[in-house]
Amino acid sequence: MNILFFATSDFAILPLKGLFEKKHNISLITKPDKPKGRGLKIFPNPLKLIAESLEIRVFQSDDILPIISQISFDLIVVVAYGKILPKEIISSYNAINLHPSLLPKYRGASPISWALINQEEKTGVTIFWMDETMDGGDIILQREIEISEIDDYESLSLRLSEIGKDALRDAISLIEEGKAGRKKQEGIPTFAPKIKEAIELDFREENRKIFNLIRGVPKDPGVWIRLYNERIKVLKARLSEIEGEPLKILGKKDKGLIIGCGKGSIVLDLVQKSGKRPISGYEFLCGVKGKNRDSGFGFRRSG
RNA sequence: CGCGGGGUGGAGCAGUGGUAGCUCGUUAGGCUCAUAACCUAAAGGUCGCAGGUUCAAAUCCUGCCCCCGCAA
Repeated sequence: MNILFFATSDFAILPLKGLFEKKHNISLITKPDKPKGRGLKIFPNPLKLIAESLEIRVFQSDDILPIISQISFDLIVVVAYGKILPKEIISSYNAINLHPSLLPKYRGASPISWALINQEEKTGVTIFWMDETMDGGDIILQREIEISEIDDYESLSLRLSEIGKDALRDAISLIEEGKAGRKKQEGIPTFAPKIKEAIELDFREENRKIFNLIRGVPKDPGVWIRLYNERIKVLKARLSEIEGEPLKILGKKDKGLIIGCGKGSIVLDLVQKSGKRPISGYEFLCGVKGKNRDSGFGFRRSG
C-alpha cells in the first residue's frame, strides 16, 4: 500500500519501522527542523534520520498541500505529528491516526502523561479514522495494556509505541482487506492538554499524588522542588510509607533520599540542580551538608 | 550571536590573591544501641587545558575543551 506518513516525535519511530517491514511504500512528512535547545541550534529530526536510513522519501515543510498534490498514495497515516492537518486534506482522503490512549479518554497532545498523573490502571492505543474533530473519529481498533507501579513516562511511551506498531499494522491489513470497521467512540471524552511548563511539586500533598506527577510528566519540561533555596529537578522517585513532615529529610534508602509528604513520603532517587548533572539523592545530601554546615539545617546529629 | 550556571582528592560541594577545606565514601582501629546521623586515626588533590598579570593565582586577564539549567 502507498502510505503518506505524518509524524514528528520519537513515538512514531517504531510504528514507522513496522510499516516499512511490511513492505509498504512510505513517504514521510515531518515538521521542519527548528532552532531549539541551548544556543538555539538546529538539531536534526531523529525520525527524519531514520527514514532516510531506510531510504524512505522525506518531505519537511509546514506547507503540505503542494507536497500532497505531487505524491500518489492510498492512505494517510498520522502518528504524533504535532500539528493539526488541514480540513481539506482530511475530508478528501482516507486518513487514520494512531493515538496512545483508549479513546474517547485523553484526547489531545499528552495522553500518556495524563494517564499516569491520574493513576489509571490501564491505557492503550486507538487507531481511528480521522475527521474534523480532535481525536474524535470512528474507531478501527483498540489495544489495552496495564499500567504498572513502576511505569513512568518513558517506559509507558515505549510500551505504547510497541503495541501501537502492531495495532497500526493490523489496522492497515484490515483496510487492505476491506474489513476495517467504523465504530463510534463511546463514553465521555476527556482531554489531555500538553504540559508546557515545569511543575513545582507541593510536598504538602499526598505522596501518591506527587509520585504520579514525577512519573507522568516528561523530562522536558519536568518537575522540580525547592530545597535549600535551590531549584532541584526531580528525575526519578519511588513511594515510601515512612511518615514525617513535608519536605523534611527522613532518611536514606539505597542511594535515595526519603522526603516527607503531606501523607507518606517519597524516595528521591535521581535529582538535578540547575546547571549540574543528575545525581542521586544521597549525593545531593553530601553537598548540602557542607554548604549548610552552620546554618542549622536538619542533618546534624540530634544526639 | 536567546538568557544563565558549572568543571577543586572516589562522590557531592565550600573556598574570589598569601601554607587546599567540608560532608560522604574508602582503609585501619574502638564501641556495639544505632532507619543518612557513635568515636578515633590514616590514605587520597599537577584546583578542566594552555598562555598572561603578580613577590605570590583554585582565586585576576585572554584563548580553548567539556558538562548542564532556563527559555523558545
